[in-house]
Amino acid sequence: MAYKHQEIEKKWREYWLKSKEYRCDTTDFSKPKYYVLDMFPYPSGQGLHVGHPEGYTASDIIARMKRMQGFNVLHPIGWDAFGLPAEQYAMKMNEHPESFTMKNIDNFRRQIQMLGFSYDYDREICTCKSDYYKWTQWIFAQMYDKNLAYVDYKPVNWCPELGTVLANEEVIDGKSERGGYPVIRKPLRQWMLKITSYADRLADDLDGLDWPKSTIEMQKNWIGKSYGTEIDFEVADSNDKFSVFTTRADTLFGCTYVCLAPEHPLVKKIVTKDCEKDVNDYIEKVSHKSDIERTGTNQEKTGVFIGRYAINPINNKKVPIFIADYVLASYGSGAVMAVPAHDTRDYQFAKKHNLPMIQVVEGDISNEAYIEDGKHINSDFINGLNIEEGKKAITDKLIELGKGKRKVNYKLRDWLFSRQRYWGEPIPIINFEDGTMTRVKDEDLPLILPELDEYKPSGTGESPLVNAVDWLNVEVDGKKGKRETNTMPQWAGSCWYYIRYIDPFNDKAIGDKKLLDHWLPVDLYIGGQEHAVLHLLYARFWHKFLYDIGVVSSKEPFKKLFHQGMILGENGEKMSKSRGNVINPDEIVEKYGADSLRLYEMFMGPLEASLPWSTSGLEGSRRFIERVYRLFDEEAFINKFSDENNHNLDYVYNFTVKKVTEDFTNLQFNTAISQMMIFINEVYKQDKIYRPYLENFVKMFACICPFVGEEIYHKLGHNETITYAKWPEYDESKLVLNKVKIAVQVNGKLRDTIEIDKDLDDEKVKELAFESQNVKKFIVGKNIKKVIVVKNKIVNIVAI
RNA sequence: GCAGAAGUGGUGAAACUGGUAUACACGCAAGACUUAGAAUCUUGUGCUUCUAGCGUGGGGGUUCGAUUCCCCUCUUCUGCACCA
Repeated sequence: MAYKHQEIEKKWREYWLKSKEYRCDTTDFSKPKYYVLDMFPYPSGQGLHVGHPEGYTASDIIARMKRMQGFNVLHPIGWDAFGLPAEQYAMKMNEHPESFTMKNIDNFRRQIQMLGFSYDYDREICTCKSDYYKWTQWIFAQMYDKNLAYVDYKPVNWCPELGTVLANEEVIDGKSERGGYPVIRKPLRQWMLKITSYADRLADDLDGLDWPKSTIEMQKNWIGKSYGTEIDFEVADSNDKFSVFTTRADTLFGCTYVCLAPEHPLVKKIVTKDCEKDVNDYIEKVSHKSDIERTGTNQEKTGVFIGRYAINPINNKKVPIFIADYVLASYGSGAVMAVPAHDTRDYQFAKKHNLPMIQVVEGDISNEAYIEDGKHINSDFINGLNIEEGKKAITDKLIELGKGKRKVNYKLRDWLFSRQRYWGEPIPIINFEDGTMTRVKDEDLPLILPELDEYKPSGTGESPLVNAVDWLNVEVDGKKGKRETNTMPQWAGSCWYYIRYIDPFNDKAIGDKKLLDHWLPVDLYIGGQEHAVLHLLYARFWHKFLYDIGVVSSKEPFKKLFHQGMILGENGEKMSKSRGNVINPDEIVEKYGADSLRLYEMFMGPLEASLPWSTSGLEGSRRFIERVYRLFDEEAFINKFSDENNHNLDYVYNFTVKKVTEDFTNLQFNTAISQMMIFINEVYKQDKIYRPYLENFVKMFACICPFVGEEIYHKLGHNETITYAKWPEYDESKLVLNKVKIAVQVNGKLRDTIEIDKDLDDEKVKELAFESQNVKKFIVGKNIKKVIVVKNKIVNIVAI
């Protein structure tokens, strides 16, 4: 009977769900734990695309292997269900975002179950359900209590199209991360989370993580920790002073002007009458510039003199004060000391405004600023020192003078946490009429998101929740107030969902402390790189906060992280509807089977690589499944099965077990699969096949292709499922061969291969090598200068 | 510009700490089976001017020996981007 994937997959899918095969008892501490997690999906209207199963299959293989290796495996799934797209779609279709989201979730669940992932479906969580977001709100309330959540009125990233503000992390090149709509600066009342309080821990703790280098690098860049010096400058003929931040204190003798951000509070105070108009015009002009105009690379360096001078504390020289928009108000102290000779931006500005330049490090400054290391000149007591020595000497001197100190600065800003949208967790805050506020009490959580007739954002910067009048007006202890109408951003729910899986029905706490301590951190986390700074940074921040308040005992949430690559269209371009190269997993499963899809996606290439889809490649994978299946399905093969080992397969079997175990562990599925293919190719050549070898092969194979694996396992006479079968072990002694083939080279070029006894004496190997006819041909008439023998590998004859 | 990753057959890709480059698969070709096709099986398949030479983006270096290590350079992807 041929391989009928639809029949087989239907049968086992239903069986596994009914028997709750993959349920995990998190209270069972008798076995070692393994927590393998996928980034939970946002249940969009389109359903799964073929990219989803790539990461999910990888984690599923690991979960299945770990179960067979005797671990108690927690492998959960859930839904990141709040968010803009559902709200936008619902608005368009005049549907409630919740009903739309629930429909999508049902579809996602169907597809995920179709693909045979071994999730514990009893632990499913959904961020938009009140029993979940109760705790999201609780965490926020805890942050509020600890002064880590506060209201701010600064200009924020406002996206008119989306009708909401966005976090810095959500703005890319002046456009919204979702949708790509323009973003402008607009002052609005906003909730902020003080992620900057955690900046140094977020930066430093990255070093202990088993994460992709690039992601660690991206987070480090985003946090942007830099060590430098804060230097005080006095404004000449006044009592005013300001400080600048620099990482190049060594160049202080080369400072020829200073520059304040146009928004710097001192500017309006100290500007002279003569310059006032120019300065005000400039500030006005800058305020109309969009972020992209202002921060775009290689913008012309504009700015104006404000008529005043500052005193360089190291030599008491007077230098002019400018304002320029290349100085950012939001970084450091919003002021810089300008050293045109050794800073690219200052160089451009100085050239444009004909400002003097003082070279203080040896090097060529004729065409551009010299920023490399070198000996200092024109710098009094640090002449002759290099950059590092100079920095130290100058900073020490400034400290001695009381004019400066060492300072660490971060690029990271506080997290803008409120959104003026409906479909999110309500922020559990009550604003009283007297201007004070309080947070909703623990016993009143969850604060339920009210039903509305109209979900549209008002466009004024207010959330649609202002329309929920009954919900909005409250009285607490006789004080009248209104509820906060802003909601939390999409990222809130995903900041801690991995914790909730451990104890999802606990209504007393986020989770039982004993269970959380046992199961955290997540051992392996697989998901796309698009979350390298957003979700993964936010989640680390919340985790550290939960650590501080004693909820969790691990400092980091995700021990090992892996990013699966993207699956591109058959033409090598990104899959998209407009390009018409989208592959629909439903169709693939229908036609080729879930096992074929899983196997193919794992065999395509390295998990982290972005690779083009190939339908003939998929067909090849299906062919391999058929080839395996046939062994257990056709009489001719089954008759070859033997319970007596003729040892023909000893080497290839043991090598396969070793390689597959190692490669699975390292998430190198493509090479594991090729080794399985080699094994099956060998099996096909045999007259007798040792049955236990096949049986163990099936266990490994079933991790990738669980449906057909289970089917075969039962054909082999087992009544229990393969899920908890014992993972095969290999016999190291069988991997040692008596004979080895070694290469014989002359002058580094391959001339022959000879078979020798393993570990044969070097002298004997040499003799054998010289006997080779082909070798003789190439050394005749030459002097043998040297013969190199690498045991069991190679002989190289150097002949001139 | 800065940071990270990567360039290997017609295609996706292998190659452990420097030791037979192209495993495994796709594709292609020939053959077997078949009335024929499909499927399956077998064999072959880096390139060339083919007893040999050349080949891992390009150029140099170290070495008996380099896809692997070092220097220079080009290209692609990804992220950040006036962060002082």
